Amino acid sequence: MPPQLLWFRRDLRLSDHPALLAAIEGDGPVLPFFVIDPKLWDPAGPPRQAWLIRSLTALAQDCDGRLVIRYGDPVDVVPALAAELKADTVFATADCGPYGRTRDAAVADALTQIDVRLERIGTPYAVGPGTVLNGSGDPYKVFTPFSRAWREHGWPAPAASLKAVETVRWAKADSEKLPGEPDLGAMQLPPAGEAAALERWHEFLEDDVNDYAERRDQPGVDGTSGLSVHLKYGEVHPRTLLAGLARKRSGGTGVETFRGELCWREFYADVLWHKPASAREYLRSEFARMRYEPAGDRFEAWCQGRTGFPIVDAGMRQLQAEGWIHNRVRMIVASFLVKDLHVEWQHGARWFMRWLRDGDLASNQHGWQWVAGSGTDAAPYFRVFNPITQGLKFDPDGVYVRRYVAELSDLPGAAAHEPWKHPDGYAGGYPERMVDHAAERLDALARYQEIKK
DNA sequence: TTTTGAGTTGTTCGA
DNA sequence: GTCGAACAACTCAAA
Repeated sequence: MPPQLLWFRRDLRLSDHPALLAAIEGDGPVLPFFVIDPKLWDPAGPPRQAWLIRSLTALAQDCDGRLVIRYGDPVDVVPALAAELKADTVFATADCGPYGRTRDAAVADALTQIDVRLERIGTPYAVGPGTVLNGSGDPYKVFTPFSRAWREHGWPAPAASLKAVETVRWAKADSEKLPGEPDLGAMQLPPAGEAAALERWHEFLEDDVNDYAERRDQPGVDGTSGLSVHLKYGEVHPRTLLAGLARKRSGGTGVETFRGELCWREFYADVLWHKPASAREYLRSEFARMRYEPAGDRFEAWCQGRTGFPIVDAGMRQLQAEGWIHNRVRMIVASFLVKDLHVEWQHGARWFMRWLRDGDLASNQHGWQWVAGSGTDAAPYFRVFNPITQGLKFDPDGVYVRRYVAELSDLPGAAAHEPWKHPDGYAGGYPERMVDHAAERLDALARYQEIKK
């Protein structure tokens, strides 16, 4: 009996997995496989490469060691594997990103040549991108109306428990070895894989969601869910999370706030679905006409956390230390690059994608476009983050800054945000501010004026 | 078709 | 220190 092929991509779990359930329904055993595709592997930085290896290692164990690894262009590799095993169907969760859609169309074509079907079942989202439309049948371009329609549309219950699929008969085939882990230096990553994702989720749902609304915006506090990276690799599906939230009786505003964050993830995936080019180009095309500065030495100083603005430098150093930045600080550092240094958002977005372990194309690119003012719900032109007041407001005791900027570790309390006001502010060798924020803010506003119609 | 209300996350200035 | 107003004009969603 030939096996049913199950092609894992960004759905590295066994529970709540409709494509897996569909594969089980066939008569044969299930052969799980993953293709290391150089087009995705090469541009990923060390954190994402390491995470993928660890997550695949965990998945392989959950598949009784039968996960098959192959290398190369899926257009060649997948048909070759299907032919090798005489399979007639390849099951997969649909990929909604620009590259994935194009790749899957090409793979489906190649499979058709040898009489094999590619069955795309389910998506990485509670509501598939392209599903929520406004009264005119067009996609939403503003978050709030989208979120109302998204909630009204609703989503299915989780597909099946892990327990229900423990009886899967896994097929066997030759596998190549996983790549070696890249050098992470001192970087520590949280545990990867489905079991770790579910453990983190249950802990968050039990304890942390109650204070989520108040604590999520303070970078010095451990108040976020930490689930973004698990969602990125599909170690847990948002359906599972939404069902858990719905069962929570006394979650207060935290439940609602967290549901809103999941909705943002779906909204940006929807925007990217309708406008794949927005992964690279300005969603509002007039922004391409704005005056920008080349990404030279100043961009390099931003990347390495040497701008002289404490919370900006703390964020950029956290990125390389942990492969992650707190969401509030992502906005602050992004605003600084675009509006104080006048560098195009794409440069920052690329650096983020290289170093973020949770780097998700839709959320990352559209978060950047939002800050730049060129995206959906564009920030009003006058909304320029002040890195100093943001630091004082959201990290009032300077805990976050001192944690990541060693040169400021001896400054007490809020003084860490304003070393220029402290007699020993530069005793640790911290760099001077590279720009005058007030002047750059006015410059940014002037540049916006120039592209107005 | 026209109209109306609303739009994640801010900052600064002056009273 | 605290507070409210001003900061423009535009696009979008829905009635």
